[in-house]
Amino acid sequence: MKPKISDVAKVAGVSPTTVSRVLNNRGYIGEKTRKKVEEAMKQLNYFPNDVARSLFIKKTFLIGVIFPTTTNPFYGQLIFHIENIAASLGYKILLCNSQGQEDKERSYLRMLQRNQVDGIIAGAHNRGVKEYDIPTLPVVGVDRYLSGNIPVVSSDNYDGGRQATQLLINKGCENIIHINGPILLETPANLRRKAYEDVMRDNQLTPITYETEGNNQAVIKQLFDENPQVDSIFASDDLIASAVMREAKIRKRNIPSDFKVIGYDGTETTRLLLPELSTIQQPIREIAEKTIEILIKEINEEGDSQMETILPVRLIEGETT
Amino acid sequence: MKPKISDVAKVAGVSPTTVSRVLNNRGYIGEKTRKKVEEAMKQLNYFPNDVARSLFIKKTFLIGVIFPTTTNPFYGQLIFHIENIAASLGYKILLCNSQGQEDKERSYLRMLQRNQVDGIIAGAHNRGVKEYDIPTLPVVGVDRYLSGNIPVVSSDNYDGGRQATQLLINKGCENIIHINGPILLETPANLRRKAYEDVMRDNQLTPITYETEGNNQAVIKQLFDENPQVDSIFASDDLIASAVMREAKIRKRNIPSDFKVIGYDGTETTRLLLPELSTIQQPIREIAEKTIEILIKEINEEGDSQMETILPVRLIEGETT
DNA sequence: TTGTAGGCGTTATCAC
DNA sequence: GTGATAACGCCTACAA
Repeated sequence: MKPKISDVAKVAGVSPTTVSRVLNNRGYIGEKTRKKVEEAMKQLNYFPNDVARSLFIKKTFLIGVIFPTTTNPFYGQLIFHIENIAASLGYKILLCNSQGQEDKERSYLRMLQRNQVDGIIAGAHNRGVKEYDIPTLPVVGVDRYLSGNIPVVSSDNYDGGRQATQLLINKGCENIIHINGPILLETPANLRRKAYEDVMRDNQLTPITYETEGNNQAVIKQLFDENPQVDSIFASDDLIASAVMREAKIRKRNIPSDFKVIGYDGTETTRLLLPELSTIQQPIREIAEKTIEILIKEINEEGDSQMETILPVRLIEGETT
Repeated sequence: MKPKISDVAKVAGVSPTTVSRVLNNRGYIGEKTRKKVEEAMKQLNYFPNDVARSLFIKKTFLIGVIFPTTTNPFYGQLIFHIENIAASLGYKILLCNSQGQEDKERSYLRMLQRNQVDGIIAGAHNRGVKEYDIPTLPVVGVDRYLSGNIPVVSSDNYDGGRQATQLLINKGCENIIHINGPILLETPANLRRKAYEDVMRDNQLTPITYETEGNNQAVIKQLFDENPQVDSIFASDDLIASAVMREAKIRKRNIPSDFKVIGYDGTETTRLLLPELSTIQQPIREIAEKTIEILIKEINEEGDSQMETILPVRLIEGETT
């Protein structure tokens, strides 16, 4: 069986208390005793039991992280940074892939509470999960409004939408169509669309928005069929932009001379696989940093964190505009 | 404060034991009592404390998962499936991004032991981490040999390498170069290279292999400079293949007529962003399933799981060959 | 059918 | 400096 503190104590010829003291560097310990204890620990290959410790100190150093799926490069990269930064601060990540399903999200939420996580970072796409209002548990949202009193961190979606649309207009486009995922009023990402519509109207152009669940090639085909005059597309993420490019090629539209595309996210993976794509790059690392900073402040009850944090985006001009 | 079993008991007017019985559906409980208890739980918004429970039953239903980074689409997708399947079996995932650094991997290993995980799934790229030999802790490796008595799950890397090389030969290529990440003898992925070399020799062709750390455009440039006669490349992953394609375009090599490329992995993301790329697709979902199946067998001490599991790969012919 | 007592491994408190 | 004791929240004998 796994050795426990009392086993170490026995071997070292001291009391459990003393072993605990050595472990946590607390109180006064004689140098010889410390040596003895440390040797006993090594000899038994002792590891402290954090479950027992957590039970006592009522803190787990666990953070629950709920996103749709690590398969998506944006979330994959975001979660990487979250885990990485959390680890450097002594926190560990309990990973939850909600797949955008409300019921899963709810059951993850229960699971996380049962596991006594110190806090939760949530960036799933569901609306209406009221369970986030957990009085005793700090929660921070990423790119998503969860509830009135939960802080949200996001990048500047409005400015991103504005820059993307403006770029296409500057390049002479007039029939710009926006295509995005399901429109959720609760998400700041919806601001991309609002910015697009505002900029279009400001330029006496008619905004047209298509919605697609995930990567729906059919919607894109339909878009082209219904709008033969379309000369450019602002896609709400790079995956959709890629699908648009594919369809454009099928229709023998020459990019960028004849047809332009700009995406959104600018993840590492997209930059590697599709470097020619123009895109609005989100500051993923900074989002992760800020999110954790706020969460840990809440955990430590250093309150007063701002309710909404907006980080700047960056336009990357590739060869598709 | 969070309510505990005794709080529920007080409200329901019963003893803590009875509440525990209702919670776990164990032993005989009167219907009225059960109702009372359930109502008390609802009223107090009670959640069982899994930390305390884990301490008692000596089981956490936690699985530690160590991979280089969720940013990489292959690992992102693999981890998604692992988490997903684990969740359906009542297990939770503690996520660790080792970034291919031995020291991080070692410290994650310590962390996981302290947290009393029931098992570990590891697929990082390090060699020489002897700490995996933990007598009391089940470990399963993915695409990687960890130690003599740790089961490994991987796809058929030899066959994948064979198919890729053979395809290029069938298409008339003669100057095929293989390019991959750092060559680690311990990893089954190295078999891709061996297969490439075997097939080349079987066809009286000279194998040439280049190594690159991550996505090193410089190595690829060098490869082209040193081998102007190269007519095709078998890349050990799709990211590298993409970089090769980029360089080929810069050098005005026409794909596929003048120059061919085949990659490896065939993740969802790659298929979306670079659908034209020919590749060897790994059965990621199946790898996850098999890995968890074996791990849970080990956890339940139903021993006798096979030490090496090899899953079939699938050739996807795109437009780059 | 329900209740009491003890322990899971750790740490804080208070003696010595 | 070091040790005994109680408690964290839960679960399983055993008793009633």
